[in-house]
Amino acid sequence: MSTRPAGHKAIIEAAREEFSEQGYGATSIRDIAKRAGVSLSALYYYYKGKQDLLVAILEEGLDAYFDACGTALEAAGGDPAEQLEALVTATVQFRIEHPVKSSIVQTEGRSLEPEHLARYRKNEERGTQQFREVIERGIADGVFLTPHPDDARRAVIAMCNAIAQWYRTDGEVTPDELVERYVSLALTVVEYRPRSVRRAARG
Amino acid sequence: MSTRPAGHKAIIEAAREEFSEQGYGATSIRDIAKRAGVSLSALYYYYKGKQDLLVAILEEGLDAYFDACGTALEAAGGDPAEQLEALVTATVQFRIEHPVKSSIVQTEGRSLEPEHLARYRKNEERGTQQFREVIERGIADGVFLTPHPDDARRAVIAMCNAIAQWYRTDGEVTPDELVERYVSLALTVVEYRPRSVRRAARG
DNA sequence: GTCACGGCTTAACGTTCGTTAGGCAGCAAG
DNA sequence: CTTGCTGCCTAACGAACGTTAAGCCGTGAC
Repeated sequence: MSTRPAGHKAIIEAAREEFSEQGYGATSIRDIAKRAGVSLSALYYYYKGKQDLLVAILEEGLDAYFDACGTALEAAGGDPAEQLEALVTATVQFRIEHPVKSSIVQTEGRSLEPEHLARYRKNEERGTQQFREVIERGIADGVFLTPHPDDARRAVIAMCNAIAQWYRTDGEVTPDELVERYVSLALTVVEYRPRSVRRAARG
Repeated sequence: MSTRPAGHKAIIEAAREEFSEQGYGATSIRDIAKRAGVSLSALYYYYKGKQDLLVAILEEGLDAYFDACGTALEAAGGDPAEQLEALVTATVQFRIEHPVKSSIVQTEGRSLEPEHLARYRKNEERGTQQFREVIERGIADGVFLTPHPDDARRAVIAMCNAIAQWYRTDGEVTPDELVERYVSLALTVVEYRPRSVRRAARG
């Protein structure tokens, strides 16, 4: 229980990659087993079945992301702009570092059977809720001027999430640069105007 | 040939909806046939097989979107801001009016077999190219001030595309309102500063 | 009247699917 | 030395899959 057997990790990672590349429905457990280098019934030693494996992967994916967000939020100050910066930074970094986890969480929720779907969607909602609260507080504080907080929130989340689909580590832009750009973009989208500058002629 | 038989349309629409809801891999042609109200082999009268049906749906989806973009661009003036407005308007409207087509085009490209995939990805690229050209020209003209046109482009496209996944016609916001908000958001993202206002103290 | 053709149908094909039954090697404890 | 558990394995099950073969039923042409 302390140290996980090698086969277990191989199975989850193989499943993640197959689900991510082909989708849950198009992936057979034989594909997964072959990729993991085990027999197809090794899978049933760790999970009740294919669906159970998907549930575990989705749950872990969401948890890992929320952990990253939580850590970032704690490290940030109470200022809404700083908190939005923390959330965007955590999200961009997570999409860069875990594109496979990210893409599964983003696309394979629909593959859940009804009994798991409701709970998952509710859990997923915590992600948007984090952004919603920060943006609302920024508006209440008068530092975010956007007249449409819901659209701004969806725009910020959508642009961050999309990173998982196009970013390649061998590209030109470094993760740190990308984080900086997206933080800047997000603050632009919510129309951030710092208090200290608001009295000056131009922002 | 002039007027299509009812069965054909029923089959494409049923396939679109099934592919959109469950994904290509998880959809059986028996599901499609049942939804269309025909037998499963009626499908083979119009298409060579399941993959051929997907190809037709994806191709039509892209074409319909590009047609909408082309029409909008022609109606717009030569000003980059007007052209970006036209592209965003066309995209938002298309995502609202055709969420099923949109979601398939966005997610089921990966279900294409290698022989069709390359051509499709190339065709898909025309969409981003349209935005790229308009934004680059706005920068050249000095009216879009964003220092990172690629990130701005991806942000605009991502936020528009996401609409297909959350917008419901029975919601509070009307399509026209949404178009207006997203045009405004897009111009914010590219940091649009009209010439006539640039000389004034504030934007 | 029959002929051809478009628009389907039912029935079956071999394959692959998710899942299960049962067994076997290694190791640690008694 | 055996007992029991962990971590797999091979073999097989029935169900569902994509695809095909063969045929039927209208309608319009001759």
